[in-house]
Amino acid sequence: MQKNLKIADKLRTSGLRPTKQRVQIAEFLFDREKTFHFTVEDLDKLINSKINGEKIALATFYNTVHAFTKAGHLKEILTNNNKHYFDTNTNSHHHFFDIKNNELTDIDSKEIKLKTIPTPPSGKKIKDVDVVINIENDSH
Amino acid sequence: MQKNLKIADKLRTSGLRPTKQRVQIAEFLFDREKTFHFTVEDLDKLINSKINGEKIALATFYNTVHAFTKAGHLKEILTNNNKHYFDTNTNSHHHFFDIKNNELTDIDSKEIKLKTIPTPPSGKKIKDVDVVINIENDSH
DNA sequence: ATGACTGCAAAGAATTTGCAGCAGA
DNA sequence: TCTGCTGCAAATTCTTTGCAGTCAT
Repeated sequence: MQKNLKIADKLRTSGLRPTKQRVQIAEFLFDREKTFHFTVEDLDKLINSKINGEKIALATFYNTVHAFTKAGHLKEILTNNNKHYFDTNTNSHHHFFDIKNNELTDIDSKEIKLKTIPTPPSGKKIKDVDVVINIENDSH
Repeated sequence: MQKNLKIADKLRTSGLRPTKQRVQIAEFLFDREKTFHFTVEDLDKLINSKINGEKIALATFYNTVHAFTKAGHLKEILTNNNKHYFDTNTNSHHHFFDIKNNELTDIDSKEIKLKTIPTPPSGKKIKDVDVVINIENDSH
């Protein structure tokens, strides 16, 4: 199976053992066109609902998602929603966050540019910049 | 007491009854020069440690902080830290976030300007824009 | 064989909820 | 008086942890 081999290699290259669960999760996450925003809870529901055999444990999703994030395959998104959202698009880009539905939408990095970037406190350097545009329904 | 009256008025104007607890919390939060970043837990510790009489219940801090936020006296800050941070500076401004220490620093709104602001999905309007510049120690 | 990984359950942390009693207006 | 607010404790939600057993290498 070519696909699995490719994913297995991707994992191995990042120092992650391609276990059954990780391959399954990686396939689900990375084998898609559009970027995908999710919480660990989402993943759990989405993946386990299509598995007939043995379900993957919730803790494994947490482990795996964190391992993928550390390896640079996922990016964590900030919201003021007190939940960990992840994004399969690790390129620099930003988000709309719909406050009502807790829904994230990508904004292409080309669409937002900072006119000036402030200098960080001394001894610190900028790691990255997150822009979140909170949106709500256009009505009172 | 002039100060309390002023605070009481501020609360009343926002449709909040100036109860003993709310006035006490509002005084602590708003009667200061610099902006102040905090979690509810911080508030609880800071305020209750200087009260000799009856302590304010934790749930009351949550209620009050949310009420203040809804009334526009506080602003919630984004982090990926699974905690709700609040800010007494409700003007448009942004933050450095020190990943290592979970430390927030204000950035004056003058220092950051977006060159372009993308149009939100139809039916939605922009509520506000949060920029977080993640910083880390400058070592190489 | 040997570490690393998984599953499970339990613990932990942060926040919310329900409701009786209290207190501003 | 009449609601809205507070305090308390219990409940919820999300995430992490500990450990025995399993699996990739």
